Amino acid sequence: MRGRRPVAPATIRVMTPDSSASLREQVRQAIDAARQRVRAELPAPGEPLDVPSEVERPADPARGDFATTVALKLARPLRRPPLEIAKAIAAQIVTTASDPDSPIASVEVAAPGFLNVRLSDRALAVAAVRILREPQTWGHVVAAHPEHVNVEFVSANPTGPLHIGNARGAFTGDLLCRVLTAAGHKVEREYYFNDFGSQVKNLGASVAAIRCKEEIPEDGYRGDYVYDMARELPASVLEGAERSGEDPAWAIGRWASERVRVGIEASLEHLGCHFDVWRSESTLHNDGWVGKAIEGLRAAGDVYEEDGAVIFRSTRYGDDKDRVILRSTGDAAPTYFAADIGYLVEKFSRGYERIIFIWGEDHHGYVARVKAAAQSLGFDRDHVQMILTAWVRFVRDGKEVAMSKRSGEFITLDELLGEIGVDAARWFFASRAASSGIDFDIELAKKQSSENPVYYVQYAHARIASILRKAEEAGIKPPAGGDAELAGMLAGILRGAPEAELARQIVRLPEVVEDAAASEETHGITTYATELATTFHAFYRDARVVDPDEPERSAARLALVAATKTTLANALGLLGISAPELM
RNA sequence: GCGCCCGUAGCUCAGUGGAUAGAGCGCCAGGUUGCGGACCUGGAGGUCGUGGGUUCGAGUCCCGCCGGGCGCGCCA
Repeated sequence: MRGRRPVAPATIRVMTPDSSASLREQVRQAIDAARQRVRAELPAPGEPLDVPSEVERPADPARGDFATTVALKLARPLRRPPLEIAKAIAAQIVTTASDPDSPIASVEVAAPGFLNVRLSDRALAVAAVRILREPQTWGHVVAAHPEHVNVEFVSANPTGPLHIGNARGAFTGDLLCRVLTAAGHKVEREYYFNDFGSQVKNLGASVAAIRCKEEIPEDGYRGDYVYDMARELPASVLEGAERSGEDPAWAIGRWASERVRVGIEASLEHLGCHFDVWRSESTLHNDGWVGKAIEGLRAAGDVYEEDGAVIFRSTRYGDDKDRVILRSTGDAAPTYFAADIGYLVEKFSRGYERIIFIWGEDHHGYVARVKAAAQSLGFDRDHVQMILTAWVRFVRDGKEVAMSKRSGEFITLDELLGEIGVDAARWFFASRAASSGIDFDIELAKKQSSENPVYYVQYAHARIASILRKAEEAGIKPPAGGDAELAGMLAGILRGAPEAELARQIVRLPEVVEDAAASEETHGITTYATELATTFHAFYRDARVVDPDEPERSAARLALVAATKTTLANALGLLGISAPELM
């Protein structure tokens, strides 16, 4: 389609203010439009021009609000000096000089071919007004391609309470869901648990043994919670188990594991991790999904038998060995992997466009086979995605904390959060890439808690809340009037350096959300929140908000500070962290 | 042995092929008769594990090596 002639209207209204797009996106579109217009004068000799107009924040803010390297990247295909290309594009960018509605105040060309763009005060003011008018949705963006996404995480077996090893998966999954939602996707959070395997029976046998004052089996469970359950086991469960004729360990195990599951759900809710769907392995078998999946693989011609086992030819789709799905033992029981394939079919039947798993990195060997199954079944393997979280070494006083559910030697998630607090823990995990292995020193986390950056950010929020209270006492009210009037007042104070810097910082939130969703990482949000808090604290030092001698300027600054408060609160909200009015 | 992840400031970690590699903590030196000092300003501290390569440009991409983690079950 390279022959298509670009339609170049005499004037392009680049700022038909699309409030759902970040300012960065508006600038990107303006640069795209300018590129369209220079195409005629700079024909491409041959190579395709699939160079996207990437717009970023320059490392040095003195260079401007945004920068692009498109001219550098176009130099090769156009066979022109990058500086020449940059000048041509710059000449075509619509600025406020030619169109007052443009968000761009000026464009500068810098060697060897950078384009530096400066926003107009009016664009900043308009964005600030939007924050004040629609605080709840500030930071939310509209996805270019909205998707219905399923995210499955934690999925620890209900044989014991969550321990600190489950923390990373819980927070990583929850944070991803929050970010994807803010980025315009429809997200469902799911927990998968095994109510089927022999461990459930082992749990039941352990409870029964304690109840009957017998020795706990070798492969049983012996944490405090097991003793609690033995004490609280209702007689009706025991009697029902005996009546049914099956091994009472099963019935007791089902009772115990459901009880544990309820406790897990409560712990997760306490962490701010809510799940929409709880799916058990037995429903996959009972509702025929596992059988359906195996049929599907068979229909694709990807199944064979060997030594009495039924095997999926996953090597056909890039796995390094084929995988057994039905065991060679007499009952031909499906493997755990077979259940997972059934689960995949069941999930796709619910209409998701993307299925995400949050796994510990020890499961990375599993990625290839699940994707292979998806492909064999006719799904797009790229619609199945695994996010692997690296190992967390929990350390206390320099010594690694070992954990084992069976021995009962572990620190529960509830205990950890009791020590350091949900907000501090959330910040800790949110500020690190999922793929990086981290040390979590519990004593250090407690000791440093008052100097943790999360409190720095929360403090900025509380400080603003205090200013707003003070302003009310002093009788200073936010500016009245319509949007245009308010924008005009705000644009007026942006001539001041502290105000301009603060305004430039708050309008970044939608970009930060876009980046977090695209990279599926949240540390950009913690970094941003810290920077915004720093900028605010500097503003606080330099610009007095509540000043009865300057009522108009006070009112305008009040509006700016209120927008900052919303931005801080929403950034923290994306991380599931509270934004206190008082500390 | 094969595969995946990681190696950046004293510590914990960012860095989507671009401009002088950053932040927090810790350390050193300063700052408030005013809206919350849980704050602010400045400073010291780096052969980006290592050796090649690709590129106008490499912490970032490719290959080798060193070091650390994890995985390589008809377990779950």
